[in-house]
Amino acid sequence: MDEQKIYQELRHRFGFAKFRDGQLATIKAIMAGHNTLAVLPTGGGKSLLYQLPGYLMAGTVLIVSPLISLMQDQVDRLHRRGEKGAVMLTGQIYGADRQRLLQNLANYKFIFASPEFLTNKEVVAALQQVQISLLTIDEAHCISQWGPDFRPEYLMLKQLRQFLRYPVTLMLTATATKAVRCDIIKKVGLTDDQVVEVQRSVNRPNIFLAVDQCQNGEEKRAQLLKMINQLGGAGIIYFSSRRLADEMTRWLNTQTKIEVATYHAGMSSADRFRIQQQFMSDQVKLICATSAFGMGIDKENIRFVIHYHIPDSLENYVQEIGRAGRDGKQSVAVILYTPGDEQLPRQLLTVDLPPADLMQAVQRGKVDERTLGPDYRLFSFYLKHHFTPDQVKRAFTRRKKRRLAQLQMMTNYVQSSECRRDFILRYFDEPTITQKRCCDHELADWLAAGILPKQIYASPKLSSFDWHSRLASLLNLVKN
DNA sequence: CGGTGGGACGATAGCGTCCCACCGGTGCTCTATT
Repeated sequence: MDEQKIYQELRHRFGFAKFRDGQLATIKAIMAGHNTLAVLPTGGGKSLLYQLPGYLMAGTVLIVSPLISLMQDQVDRLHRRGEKGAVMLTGQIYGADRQRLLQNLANYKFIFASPEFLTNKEVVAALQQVQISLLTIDEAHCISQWGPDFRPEYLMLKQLRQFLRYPVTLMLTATATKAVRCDIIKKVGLTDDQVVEVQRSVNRPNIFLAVDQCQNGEEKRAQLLKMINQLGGAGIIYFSSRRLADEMTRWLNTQTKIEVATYHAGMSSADRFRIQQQFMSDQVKLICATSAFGMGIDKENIRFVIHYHIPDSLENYVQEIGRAGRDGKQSVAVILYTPGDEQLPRQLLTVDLPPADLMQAVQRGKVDERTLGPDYRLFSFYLKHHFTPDQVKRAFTRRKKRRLAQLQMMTNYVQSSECRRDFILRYFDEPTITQKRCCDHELADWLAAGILPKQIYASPKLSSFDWHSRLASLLNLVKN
């Protein structure tokens, strides 16, 4: 494909003169007919990667997306740009409407759907009548992260590709280790030599990394309060429990003048939508959230992400802090850590297997699926897809081991005395770097570089370094 | 692991205390009934 033609499309259709890092390489690979795995840092204009080739190719782009809200957002954006050929297929469309839509799929340029919806036979039959020029898997790390024990339909994408006669496939994510990249490729039914990988560093130089050791919950609260008062600007605080997210929202609203709101999956989708809108428009400055908050949050000026609890892996951590500083300005990622904090995520990642006799009954089709709880339905899925109870048991033992190892890495990160950035880069198989304003272990470098004000440099309290206030000063300096 | 809610108990009517079991996070679709 002529590079001229790609640039022409970029100018005319999208109004840009230049590509961002990694975009051109990805688009050229797709246009050359290669399956492509693009690991590009957050906020890098990922929708362009399937939209532009979509316009250059005859046929339809099918985009697999994990959340209805993400699909809605993408479709709205396309509509606003005047693209009428964008539609989403979800379980919210019933009966006659669904029939009409499925019969007219070929008229659409961009079709968005969840992996669950794409296991429906009627839907697949309708899609088989459409020329799919490009299959795009957005947030492709979900295959590896959610597929095995949360949303198993992610594991059926391999079969979907087969049903659609192996369309060129684009897998998009912001964060993936070598192991996760391999896992994604394998679960989509490809091999490494069938995929072109375009990868840019996960490093976000403008995000300062720190861990704050706290003795107990009380100290944590105090530090949190101090920190958000000093940092200012918009921020996210992550918790591992809904209850605590609610509680801290209430507490912070009494302790500060900052507008604080909660976000977690226990809230109605209307409330979640409203809170997200208010955050985007700066009516709410601070969100106390569980891991439900984040995907699709494209807010430029998030100044800090604080973790009140550690996440269960460095992958998730990097995803979550990556929401800060999209505008390129100096931002902060801090973990408040009390030894023993890793126990909560440890407990959360155990999945209870159903008793052997129940599994066998399910396998023989003697149990009504609806009577099984949501947890047991997962196993029912596996058994229906010709796994024996024994295989399921082994698979989940392996899975647990792997997740425990990931959590151990996360724990090592907070306890480590080496450069935080280097730690992350090494985890993602990237060469380590030296940079200024890096992490809490390298404050001396900031001082040497003369970035911090003299009175702080001369402070007699330097040994018991209160980096919070110094950081606040630094951020002011950077702003000016 | 750590916090919490419910139930039992004691001793005497309105409530405190203790113990133990249990729970904790992420989302889609379909279906039947009101």
